[in-house]
Amino acid sequence: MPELPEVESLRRILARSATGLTIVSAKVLEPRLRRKVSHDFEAAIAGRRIEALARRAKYLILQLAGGDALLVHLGMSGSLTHRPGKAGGPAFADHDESLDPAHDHVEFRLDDGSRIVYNDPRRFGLLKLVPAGALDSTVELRGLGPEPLGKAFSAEYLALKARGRRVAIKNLLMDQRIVAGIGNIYAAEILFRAAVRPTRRSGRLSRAEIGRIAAATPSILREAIGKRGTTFRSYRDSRGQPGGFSSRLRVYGREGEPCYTCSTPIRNVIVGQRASFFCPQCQK
DNA sequence: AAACATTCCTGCACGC
DNA sequence: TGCGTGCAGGAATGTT
Repeated sequence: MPELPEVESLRRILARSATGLTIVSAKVLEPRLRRKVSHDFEAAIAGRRIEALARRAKYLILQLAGGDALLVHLGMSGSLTHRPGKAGGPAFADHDESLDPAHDHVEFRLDDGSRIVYNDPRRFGLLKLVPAGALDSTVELRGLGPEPLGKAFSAEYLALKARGRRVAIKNLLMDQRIVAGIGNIYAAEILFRAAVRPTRRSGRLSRAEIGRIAAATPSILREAIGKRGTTFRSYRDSRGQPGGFSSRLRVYGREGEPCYTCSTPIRNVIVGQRASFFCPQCQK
């Protein structure tokens, strides 16, 4: 569940369920993620209280007592689930249907008997403890563009970044240095709403087209957050619930199916090695 | 069984 | 020639 709306949904859920709880202990079952989880991770995490939940781009940030932050990225296939403790039974009684022991890589036991589990079949994700004050300068977050839901992301900004660029607009939107948090699904949906083909060269777009893209971006993302993100296949949020935005997708994954607006079959072309869905009638 | 929601790295082409 | 930048391509990996 990796793009911005999914991470933001996760942040909101965890903010309600986990803020104020203390991580009694952490257990790393499989350290080989995108980068190896450091060997002192367990000791460094133990005893920390979760003060707040934040997000930057597709990164979830657990603000810990003392100012350090736990940076979490879900990669392609990661999930973070908060599982209640079993009343009356051992906290780790494993009859939970949602349990996936083969890919549960890190477990955090909390002081109310619940636990937060990081699961990631493809192990492209990341868990990293960042010292207080070093968050903005850490390699993962340094160099990220503005948040698409913030004031800094505007038509003027996008026009500035698109000027003279030959890259396809879809690749520009997915470039985390330009704007943070947009991936393949939402780039496709944003461009459909903006009526611009994903293959268009960024520098060739009119001011009106740039304006529509800049307007569609927060609009699509907010709508997806409201639906708790998009669920593909077996993906679930931190309470095990599927996201509700899948049924709202206008083009993503709909190759050959009729456009909801004009009935023209949706097409799929490869742009920058990624599937790119669009309506050839509605998007120019 | 080909496709895949992620990031990161390499190497080529081009311009100054 | 040398350097920086833009861009394409591929790798990492397991599931469906």
